[in-house]
Amino acid sequence: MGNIREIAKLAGVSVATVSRVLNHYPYVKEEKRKAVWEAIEKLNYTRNINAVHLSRGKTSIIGIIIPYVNHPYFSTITEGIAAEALRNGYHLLLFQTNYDIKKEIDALEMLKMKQVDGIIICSRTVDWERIEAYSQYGPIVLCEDVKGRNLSSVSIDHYYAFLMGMNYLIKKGHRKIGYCIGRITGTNSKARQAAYQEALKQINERPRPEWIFDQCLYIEDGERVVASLLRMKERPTALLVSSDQVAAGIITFGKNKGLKIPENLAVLSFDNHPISEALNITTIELPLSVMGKKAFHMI
Amino acid sequence: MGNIREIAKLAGVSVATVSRVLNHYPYVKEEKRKAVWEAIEKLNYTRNINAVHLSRGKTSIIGIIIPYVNHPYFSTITEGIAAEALRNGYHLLLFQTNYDIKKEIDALEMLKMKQVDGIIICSRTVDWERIEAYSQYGPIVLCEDVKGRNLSSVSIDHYYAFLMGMNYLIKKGHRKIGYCIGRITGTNSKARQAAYQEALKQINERPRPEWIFDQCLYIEDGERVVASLLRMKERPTALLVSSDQVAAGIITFGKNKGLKIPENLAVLSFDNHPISEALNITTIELPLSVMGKKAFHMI
DNA sequence: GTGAAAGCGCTAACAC
DNA sequence: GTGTTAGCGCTTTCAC
Repeated sequence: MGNIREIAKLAGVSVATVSRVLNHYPYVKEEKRKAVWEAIEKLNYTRNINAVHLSRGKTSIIGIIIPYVNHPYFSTITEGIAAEALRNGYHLLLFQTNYDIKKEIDALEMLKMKQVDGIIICSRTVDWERIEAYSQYGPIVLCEDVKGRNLSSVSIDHYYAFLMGMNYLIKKGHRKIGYCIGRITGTNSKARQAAYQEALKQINERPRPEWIFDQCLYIEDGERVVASLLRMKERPTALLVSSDQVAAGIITFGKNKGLKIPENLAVLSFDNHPISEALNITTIELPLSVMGKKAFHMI
Repeated sequence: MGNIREIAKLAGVSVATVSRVLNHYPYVKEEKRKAVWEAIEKLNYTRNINAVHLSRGKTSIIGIIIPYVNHPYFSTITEGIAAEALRNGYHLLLFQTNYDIKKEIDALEMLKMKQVDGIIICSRTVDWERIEAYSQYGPIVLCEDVKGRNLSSVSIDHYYAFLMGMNYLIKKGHRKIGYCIGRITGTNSKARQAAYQEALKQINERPRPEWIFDQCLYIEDGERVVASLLRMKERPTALLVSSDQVAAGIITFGKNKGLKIPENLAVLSFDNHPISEALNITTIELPLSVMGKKAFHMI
């Protein structure tokens, strides 16, 4: 392997010239350039990228903070970021946090340590103040509405999407409506809650806390929701579900338990992942992959 | 921020001592250690990790080569790797390749450049020889059977799993059996094909190339399969499907088109992802997350 | 226990 | 166009 100095010696030039060749600097005499490439071939040389990073003070790596790689919502965003990053010569360092605040901070530390040039936060537990504190070390982009905070973000208008969903159900004649989300905290969830309340207010219904289900992420969570519903004396006639996966679970387990869908329970969900198509779930599409793309470009 | 020298000056010690404190080297006098930590706090200092990487000659990052982040099969493996990596103080650099051989080689180059300490290849297009050539630069682990090659690997016995599936269907009385896989090439697929042929041989049936569907990755591919089936004069009575997603698609689109399942077409699939539970698909579980974990430890 | 100093391998300002 | 050289910020002998 060797280093740049050996290449220089073998090619009969200076290390600076080797560096120039390596970085496609235009003004190098053709014969020297050739000599350098030959030496590189001969010694099977490759730059030590850590030295490059140190010297340049940047890495062309961006970090991505994500709670679960394995959930379609997040893997779709990741997909978008990954594709775009690669097209632009960037690499992706993956921080899977499980919403563990310590892991989130670890990731943020990587920005300070210059391990990454920037960070995209797909979803988080850590508070905004903390993030703002880290943004002095490099660009940070959130995938949520930051409400005029001094932070970059790209976001889907979950308030609007949820309101749309509510209105759709209301127009279908529903008045007793509940919903399912991943976490009760989180900006996106608060937007959804606000939309829920707003829509109910307009039809003079009061929100029903017992019809709000959180921790709904995967298909299996649908089972829990169905079980809860069956135990209630008064049930919602419709459910707005923030993930296709969960909707699929509710529909399937519901049917198993004798719930007629949509007669007993209408289900409207989000994301438009393939699973909804398979199950003929009515769903509202969210442009997640595009969001990932945009997030990358903001950085 | 500053650097180690400033810390040394402020704490009244040498840079070596600062380094010792930073690396939790035991033999440093308590008072100096304290002075160093105070200086660190005061200057809000963090190590420049690139300098550490360069100096140490390693990065504690491992690369993961994966065709699509967004497919459950791969995101489950990634999940396993990510969880285990984090627990061991490693980070993950994600290379999403779309099976583009150039991107795979780029990723392998990162090993040579010392960007990563090792690489896990979840699925690949590039040939074994190439990979062997790169393994001089660091550990590489494949997630497939490497057939006695001089390469590390952790793999699921897809031959066995497929054979099990075939026998299950045969026991149910099926003789006209087809299958669906992601790619026709690839070691895992070849193992499946071998199992398919073997099982048919035992019941004196010949393989039917027209009943083999490749490029089956997502739910929507199920639609294509169903369409093909409907065009055939002679159809299989059962299908072994290498992904729950695709099975879900086949079942749903099949039902839409009036196919009775399982009466007209039995479907058996793999992976045991939640979607199969939702759709009551019979499925054979594959320990993907565990495989990811093991892959990490081999490195 | 601690410090001086020699790297790690590259980039880039500067001089020619 | 090209070479010299001073960093980049840290780790790690080696000597005391």
